[in-house]
Amino acid sequence: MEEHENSRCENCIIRQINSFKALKKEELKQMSDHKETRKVKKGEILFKEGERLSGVYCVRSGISKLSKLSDNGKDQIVKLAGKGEVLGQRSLITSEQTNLSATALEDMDVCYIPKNHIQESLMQNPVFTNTVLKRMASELKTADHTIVNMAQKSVRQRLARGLLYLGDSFGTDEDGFLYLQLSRSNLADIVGTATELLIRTLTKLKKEGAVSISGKRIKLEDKKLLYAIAEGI
Amino acid sequence: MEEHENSRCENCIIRQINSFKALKKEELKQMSDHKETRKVKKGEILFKEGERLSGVYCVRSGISKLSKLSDNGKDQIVKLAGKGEVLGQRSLITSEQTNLSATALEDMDVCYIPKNHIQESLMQNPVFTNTVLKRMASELKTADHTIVNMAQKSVRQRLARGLLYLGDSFGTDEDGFLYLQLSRSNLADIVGTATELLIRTLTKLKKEGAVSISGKRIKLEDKKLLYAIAEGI
DNA sequence: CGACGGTTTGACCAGTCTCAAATAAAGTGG
DNA sequence: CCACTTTATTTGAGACTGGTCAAACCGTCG
Repeated sequence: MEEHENSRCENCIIRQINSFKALKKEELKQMSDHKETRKVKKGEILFKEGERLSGVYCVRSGISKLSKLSDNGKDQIVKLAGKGEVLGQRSLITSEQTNLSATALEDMDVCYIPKNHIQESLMQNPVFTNTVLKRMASELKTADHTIVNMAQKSVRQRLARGLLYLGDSFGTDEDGFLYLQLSRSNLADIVGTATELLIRTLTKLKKEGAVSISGKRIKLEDKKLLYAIAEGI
Repeated sequence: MEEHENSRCENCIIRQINSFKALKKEELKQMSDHKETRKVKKGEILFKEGERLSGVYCVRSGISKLSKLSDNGKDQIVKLAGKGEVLGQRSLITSEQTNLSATALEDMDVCYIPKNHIQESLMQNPVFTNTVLKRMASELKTADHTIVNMAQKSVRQRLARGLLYLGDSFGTDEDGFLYLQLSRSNLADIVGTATELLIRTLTKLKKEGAVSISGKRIKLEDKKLLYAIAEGI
């Protein structure tokens, strides 16, 4: 029985945009033979903080949030991961439990890749290891940046930055609305505040003409203004 | 003229506690021949955010803060680096400017290692690369944790955690006082708050018997209590 | 229709920031 | 070593931001 082109890692377009592009043909072949494709529905959990993973997830389509529960019971979204991102890689590298939970914000297609393939390539393919290292170093940089934002900036500033980030990372639909439609509470969990305050702050931005809102959908009307707000008027 | 044992990387004890332990004898020899030892006085800056480094610093003694300036003009300390830490590695890996500034909090002895040695080893010694990768992954985990703390916890909670961190990382002197004596404003920059509020919060902790204070020196009197406070009473 | 979950609004309180001024400590030059 | 300058710490008061609770609202789905 013939496999479809798409289902082979060697032919997967996703590979072009993540560290897997550094893998050799032989490694990809191995990987492809043992991977499992999986569909994840919006709201489903890929893994929970504290779990031990036996592999990683490569996102083919859809968007997932990576979040961590604080002692006070609130979720903080640390990162959004879309097409091409590899989930679970960090904890695999340190052989620890995951420190974040991954939840689908949209229906997703992912590939599950058993960890031994990744680990072998890490040991034997220096180019791959270097690519992963670069990626990790780059994530660390943005994490440091986020720390400063969280510690030093107001909710208003963080919201402005968050909206710009959503626009840059996931784009807009034909009408200019943010492609990714987050619930208010998810948006609050990105900004790191309570839902109520998020709503009030968003409303202010609307009154000032920085954004417009239609139901769940948000449009960035004045990016310059948002940038100015984010940097602290 | 004979070199002292200590001045050779091959014999350096520091190496045992960082990624350089994964280097081969030959690499260490090369590195040692080209390194420069340097003394840095308290308050001096090793490098500033935005600079391009042509090497990394390996800390032999003393403690440095890694901080980032926010748009509002305030410094946020992202990390403290003591004996064995390698500064500037992240930006070297991504070939970018540094995203943090490094400032000595005490007199320091550091070794400056030109970047080409590190880069060569990253390309040619997979064990070394893997060690660096593990370290970076582990830093990313703590960074994620810090993000959540900054976003979700009160100044009181963050201070409690910060004090415990100082105790764990740098220990105490014979009287039980924190070894690292930070200025109030440095402490505030770790916690991510204004100096005034930091002082008030610290005073409260003292009244509650969690810490005692003598001048600049701080003693953790009741760690259990501090833990409880950090997790959110 | 009624129940449900997510959204919005109001009111209120607690937490945090800022400015200014008083005090203490640390340097500096004679 | 002292007198003086500068820097760090502490305290107070007031304004502002952000968090919480409760209730109203709305759209969806069974």
